[in-house]
Amino acid sequence: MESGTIPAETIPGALDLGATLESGQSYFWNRADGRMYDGEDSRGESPWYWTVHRDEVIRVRQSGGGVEWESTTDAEPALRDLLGLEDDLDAIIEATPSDELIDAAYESYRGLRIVRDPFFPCLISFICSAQMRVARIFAMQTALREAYGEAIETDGETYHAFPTPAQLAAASEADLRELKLGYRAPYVQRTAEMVADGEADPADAEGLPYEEARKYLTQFVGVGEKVADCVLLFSLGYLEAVPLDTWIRSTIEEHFPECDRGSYAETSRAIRERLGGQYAGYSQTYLFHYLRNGGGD
DNA sequence: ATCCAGGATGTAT
DNA sequence: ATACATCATGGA
Repeated sequence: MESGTIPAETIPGALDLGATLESGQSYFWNRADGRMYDGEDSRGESPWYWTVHRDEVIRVRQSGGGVEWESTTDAEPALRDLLGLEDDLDAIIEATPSDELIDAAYESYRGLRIVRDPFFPCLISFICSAQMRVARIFAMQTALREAYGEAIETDGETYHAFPTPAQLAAASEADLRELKLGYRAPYVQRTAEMVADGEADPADAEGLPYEEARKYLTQFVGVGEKVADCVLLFSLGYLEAVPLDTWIRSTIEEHFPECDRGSYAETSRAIRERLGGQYAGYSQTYLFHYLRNGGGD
């Protein structure tokens, strides 16, 4: 077992691991204590989070402005990518147009970073996200891991990796409905099959211009424009992607009504420009987290 | 009970 | 292209 710390001085800008991992952008990490995020509890011990990445358990927790980690091999390079630690947060905020609401969101949760989750878990989790609350999306991913993912023993504890495309493709729709996925069950099964069979490959999307990449991802079953934007933003590094979910739509209606252009594509372009263009997804994610926790009321 | 949650799909217009 | 009903589940 190796361990180490990624010091704050090597991270451009602040880091808030709790906000990053429990803001509803990632379902790839799990709190070891099983509790849910409470934006208030900055007191006491920082909670540990774990995931299974490339067949290895990685555990992390906040340490000052940095990250303390444990794994079987050096996890720092992977964590720098997965947790968005290379993003120059100060520069991103500096490049964002000033606005009362946006500024309040950035100030409230400074240190929240956009994750780069592995593609397949991210894709499946956001297919599951349709008409679901954050807590239940986490529950669905846990159910999928424990039912179909490889079990890994580390330090006398059992961790389950997220299932591979082939493992999920082998499940039946009925199996997945038993895990309470509801009408998303066939979407998950068919998309897992598409990925397992190589019908569509995320590697083909990665080089594409943003809107073409979004179009590419909608070929997966259960993936519309909104879910595609989530995958582009939270997995593939398209920081300009602005997922138009119910929260941001109501914000557009109340706060940026001139950006409502009717269609998803046109409204997306308008709000993307209003939020600063290339890093618009950062603002969207801060706003989502801020509003969902009662900010702006 | 009714409404809603990080929406997508199939069908009719 | 856009409008609408339908799709499960659980918490408020």
